[in-house]
Amino acid sequence: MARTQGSHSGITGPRVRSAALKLFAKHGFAAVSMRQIAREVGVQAGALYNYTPDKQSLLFDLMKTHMSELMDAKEGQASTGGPLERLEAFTRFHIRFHSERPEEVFIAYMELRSLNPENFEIIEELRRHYEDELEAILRDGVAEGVFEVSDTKIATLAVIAMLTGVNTWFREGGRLSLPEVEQIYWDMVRKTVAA
Amino acid sequence: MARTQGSHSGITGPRVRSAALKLFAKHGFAAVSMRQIAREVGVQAGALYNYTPDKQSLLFDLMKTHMSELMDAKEGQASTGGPLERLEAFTRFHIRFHSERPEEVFIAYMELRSLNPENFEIIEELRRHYEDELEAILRDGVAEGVFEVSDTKIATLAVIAMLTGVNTWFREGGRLSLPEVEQIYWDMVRKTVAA
DNA sequence: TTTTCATTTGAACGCTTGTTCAGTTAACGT
DNA sequence: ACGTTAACTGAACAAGCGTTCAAATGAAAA
Repeated sequence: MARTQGSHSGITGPRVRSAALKLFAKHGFAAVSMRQIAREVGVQAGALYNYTPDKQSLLFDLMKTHMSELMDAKEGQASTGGPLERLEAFTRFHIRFHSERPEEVFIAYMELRSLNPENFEIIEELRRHYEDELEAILRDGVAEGVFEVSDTKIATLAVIAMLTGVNTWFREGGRLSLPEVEQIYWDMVRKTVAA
Repeated sequence: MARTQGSHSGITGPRVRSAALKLFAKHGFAAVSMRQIAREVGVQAGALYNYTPDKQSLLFDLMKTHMSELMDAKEGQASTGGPLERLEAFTRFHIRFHSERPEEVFIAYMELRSLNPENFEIIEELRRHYEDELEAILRDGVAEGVFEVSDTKIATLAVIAMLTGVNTWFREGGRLSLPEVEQIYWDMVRKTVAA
């Protein structure tokens, strides 16, 4: 049997990425074989190579897409107002965006070491840009006297670690709704950097 | 060639665990082969099985030992004073203990999914106990009115995520000394839960 | 010196890995 | 109706996997 109905490249391609996303997130990149991905898609392993040059590119593609979407979404929301308003916007955006993509986030944080050096550098720079946006907010706030942090770089990393930690426990339909979580974390972040 | 000098079981055993620790932390459990570990130790793969029944047990042993040391060290330090003093002690202890064992910590957080279900449950319960200690401090503080957090469970996870994040960037001999880092994070934690 | 035995080797087991590719199929343009 | 070709199969490749075990080794006990 070969192609069974219609043109599949527009269908199989996304399904390959979706299967890889799911399996990488669940078991880890190294623990997932191309044959497992193929089985999930309902295809033979060889067919995957119509959609990716190799396994490494499949991982990199997922991470690159995720980071690009993150940056695009971040730019898409206006950064108006003073440091306090911008920090609140950043906090709520981060929680919302990440909670909508638990698998992508998990992979982006866990599988950095599975990237080859060139790919790692590309992803890492995107992440650095994202962190820089938060640090700029904190620096402005410190300059204006509305924030008080002894080290903006560290405060940036601390806040992001705190926010990203939401993904380790938050589940849609759980005890708390997303708006409630946003509010709780915004309260904590505000106090963390408060003057 | 077989045994080259003296009795080795007391030497090779620790070296096996040490090599596994280093390699699992660097490349991930699934990406490391028993032959790689053996090469690092300077021995043939078969010899590893004098020191571990299988690869899974090697991972579990590392994680179990780490968590046990964490709990022992935690119990070893007195928890006297009010909630504020106890929270400071917890914060400084967490940062210090974890920064001294970057590889163990990395594995304990990244390789949970590589554990089989029974082993996972054991490690997860140890972690829950550790988190419970922090939550008890927060609850006491809230009861006494010295802390103000809307949800102690979430505040617990947020603080631990923030503190554990130190390990992603802290390096001995870097820009900041460990006492400086402790102080900066204690300032932030204190404000996060402040009334 | 001889015996004992903890320790390690080195080969083998069956299985899985990522990747390639000639050959097959079926939808599409003509 | 026919030729083209995108899409896929299925087999093959060399390499590596975790694990087992008879045999070899050499330090320690007798």
